[in-house]
Amino acid sequence: MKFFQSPETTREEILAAAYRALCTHGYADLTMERIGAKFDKSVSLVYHHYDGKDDLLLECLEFMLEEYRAETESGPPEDPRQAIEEFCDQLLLSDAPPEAQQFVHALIELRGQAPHNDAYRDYFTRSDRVFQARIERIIETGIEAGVFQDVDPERTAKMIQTIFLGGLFQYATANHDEWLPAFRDELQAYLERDLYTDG
Amino acid sequence: MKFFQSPETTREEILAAAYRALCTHGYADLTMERIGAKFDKSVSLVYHHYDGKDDLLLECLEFMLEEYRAETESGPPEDPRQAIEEFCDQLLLSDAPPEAQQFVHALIELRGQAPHNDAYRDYFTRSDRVFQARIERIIETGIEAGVFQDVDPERTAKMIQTIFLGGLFQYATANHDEWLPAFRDELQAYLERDLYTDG
DNA sequence: TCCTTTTGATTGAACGTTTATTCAAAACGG
DNA sequence: CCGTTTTGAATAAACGTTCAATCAAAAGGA
Repeated sequence: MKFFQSPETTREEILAAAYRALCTHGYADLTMERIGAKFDKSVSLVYHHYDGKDDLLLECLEFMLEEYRAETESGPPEDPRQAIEEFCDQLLLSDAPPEAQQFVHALIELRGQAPHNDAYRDYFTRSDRVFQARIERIIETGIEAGVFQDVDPERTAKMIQTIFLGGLFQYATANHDEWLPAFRDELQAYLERDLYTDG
Repeated sequence: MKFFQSPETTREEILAAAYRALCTHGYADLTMERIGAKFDKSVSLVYHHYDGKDDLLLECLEFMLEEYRAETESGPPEDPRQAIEEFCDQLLLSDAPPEAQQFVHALIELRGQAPHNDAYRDYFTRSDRVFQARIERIIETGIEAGVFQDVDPERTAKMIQTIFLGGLFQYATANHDEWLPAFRDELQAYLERDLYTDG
């Protein structure tokens, strides 16, 4: 992940280690020892910087969300249509590096903890809001520019996010061959039918 | 769950106990001890009937899927429109008993194991196929009866399933107030716009 | 029918492993 | 020399699983 390319403090090194261990082993098989193996300090040092395992992972997620927000919240997109397709492609690219796919898997696993874990549920509630806001802004800009139909931005953004999340979830948790391209087509068809002004 | 109302063998009693423990504690906090607490035999008996914890849970899921299949695979639905809305309502009912909601949570948690657990991934791949087939048949019947547009049943069924799964996932893993009714509206709007022949 | 043998169900205690976390002490930097 | 960083070893609890022993009922034999 671009976010962790150049950690500048020990705290960030630990976050990067947590991220890498998460991608490698997944959440279920993630141990402090494995996190420690991903950087060159000892395991117990983690406890000097973070309150514990869950705290560390949450801060790791928070860090990435903050980076994403800073990147995207700057201004309205220039080309709304391109922006929304970029948003979708971001996690859906079939030629994405394996690390990205593993991260998607890990994200799904993490989110799978949310039903019984308030901290995780709070986090994903917040992250949903960030993405919702991002999509809404793109849609609003697109409507103003006349390239999108005059839909309700909030509702449409919600729908896109739901479709998107459902796609990721299904993709990460089942073995459907050739599912990714089929899903991209489906998503594309939805956008063209229900959002774009021309075919 | 109706499936476990009248367990007839010890094996089924154990499945019922696993189901109840799953609903009560969620997957992450599910222990053999807690499963044992949900029926009147001892914990170690489970190992006489099943290979272990994961085996037990998988067999529990399998049992429920088989019941569902037997229930729905009998014949084509009489009223396709009603059938598809019943399908959607089945898990989405806001006035559903709390147990059903907890089961949805548990299902999401379980499915969250799939990215790194082949047995779970195989199971959910299979269960997706069952639901896919169910929706496809409803759509085919609806097209023949002229109450549905002439869509591609496979693609449309996939889309509905994706939207549905995304909805459940979001619902179970985030705190969005009033989300359920909003989602039902959204789903309804999708069906009316892209599937039903009249408004 | 009565005794013996076998089978399957059931239990409670124990084992061994894994894992997050703590802590006292060493190393380090200014 | 003092505060911070870092370490390795120790701790303590939790948990899945095993196993030898018991028990009831069925099967078998005479």
